[in-house]
Amino acid sequence: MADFFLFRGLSEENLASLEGIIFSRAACKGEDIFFEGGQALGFYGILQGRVKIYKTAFSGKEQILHIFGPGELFGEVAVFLSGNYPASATALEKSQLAFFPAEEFRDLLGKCPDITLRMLALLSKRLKDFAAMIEDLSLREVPSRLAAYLLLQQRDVGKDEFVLPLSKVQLASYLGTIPETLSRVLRRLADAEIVRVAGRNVHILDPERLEEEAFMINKKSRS
Amino acid sequence: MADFFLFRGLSEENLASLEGIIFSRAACKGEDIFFEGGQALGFYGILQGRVKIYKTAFSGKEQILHIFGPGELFGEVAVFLSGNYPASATALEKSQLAFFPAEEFRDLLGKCPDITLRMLALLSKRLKDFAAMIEDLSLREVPSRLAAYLLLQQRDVGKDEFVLPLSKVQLASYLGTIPETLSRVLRRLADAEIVRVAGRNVHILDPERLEEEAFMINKKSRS
DNA sequence: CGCCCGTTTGACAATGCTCAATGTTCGTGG
DNA sequence: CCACGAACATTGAGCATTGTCAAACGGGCG
Repeated sequence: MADFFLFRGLSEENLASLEGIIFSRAACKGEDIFFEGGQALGFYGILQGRVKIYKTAFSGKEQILHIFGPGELFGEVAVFLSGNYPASATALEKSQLAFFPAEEFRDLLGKCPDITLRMLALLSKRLKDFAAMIEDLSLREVPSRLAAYLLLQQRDVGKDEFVLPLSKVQLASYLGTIPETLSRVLRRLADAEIVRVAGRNVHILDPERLEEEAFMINKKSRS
Repeated sequence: MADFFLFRGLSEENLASLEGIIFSRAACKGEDIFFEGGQALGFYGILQGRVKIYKTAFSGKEQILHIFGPGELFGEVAVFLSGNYPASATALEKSQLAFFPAEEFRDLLGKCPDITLRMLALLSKRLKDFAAMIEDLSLREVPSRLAAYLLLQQRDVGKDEFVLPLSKVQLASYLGTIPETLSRVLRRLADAEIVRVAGRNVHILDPERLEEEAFMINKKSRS
């Protein structure tokens, strides 16, 4: 089994129980895994590939809530709440998933306090991330969000040069905007020689000024 | 002790342990309970009064994440994550709070699988609520959010006439906008004879059209 | 009575979205 | 291997929504 953090260091016996309840499932690129409102009989873990969790407006506009990769879980909320997924999930790439049936998993929780505690920590982290996202959407503007995103990538990768993990359409949706706006903002940053962009390749030329963009310095901060 | 849902039906012994670890604390109207980033040594329950949980921008603009009342808990996230509050909390009224120290509470969890499960459900519900808030902020406009809010109140109260539980400044902050905009939107709804507003008193005259506003019908839904 | 806070209103500015056109990249099938 | 189409990406013009700033009003509390 893949090394889901949630299950690290589990006893042989419990790992065996776990193995006993999961199903493996493949998903092609673009395949829908579940839809918001759909009945939830369990949650998923990612063995390979990447998955986006998102909400859709009537207009068709999407807001991506999460992008998950190997070793991460999604759809867990439905396990502890009466069974409907609160958002939709679609594979971004050819993926291999593990399905954990809710009922069996809940039984297992009773036997493994360890897992339960880690699940609490996981949900707490998700909450913290969501709170940050709400803050971003409500209190910051698109350039600021983009700058923060780029700085985050820079830190994650540890280099000034990196490849965006998302298409610009998807990135726009993740940042709560649309591709046209993203393109323009990126253009402005490039014209200002703060970053260099070529396709998905990004080179951060001036981290200082990028940070100013991220925190909206030189704007209206009446600190 | 107040009837926190989390602790209903607990054994005598466990309730006693619980009583043993909590501290009571008063807070005046407008008093800050904790700030974002502050060290978190535990979480709170509300015995009396109401509390807002919010994020602040550099500009001073606020986004309210939650409004909590008697019987509700807040700050729990900090218990399962390394100890910093992800948002700030301020009393909206004169309040009476119960403080649960994190460490002692975690110990208690080991002895009460019941509480743990309920905590998982609680965090899951918070996540679902946050996901809905992100959806609102990103995919809907202010009139739509306001309409949805009013319809929610209507349903909660069970009447077409009710009193707003928040000042319009706070309501604006909750809806992710500013008082001026809220005032104008409310004016438009009143002029259209969809609602009648007098101070905090709201009378919903035309629920149908209010629902149209909420779901942006007659707008660009290219279904 | 007067001050302060919450609220409303107006004029304005700007952020970001829509629509439309065009160029580019990439994967697939001939 | 190349050609084609679909999705991705960029750019421009225009505009809708909403935030900013300034002012004025009202009610409640000291």
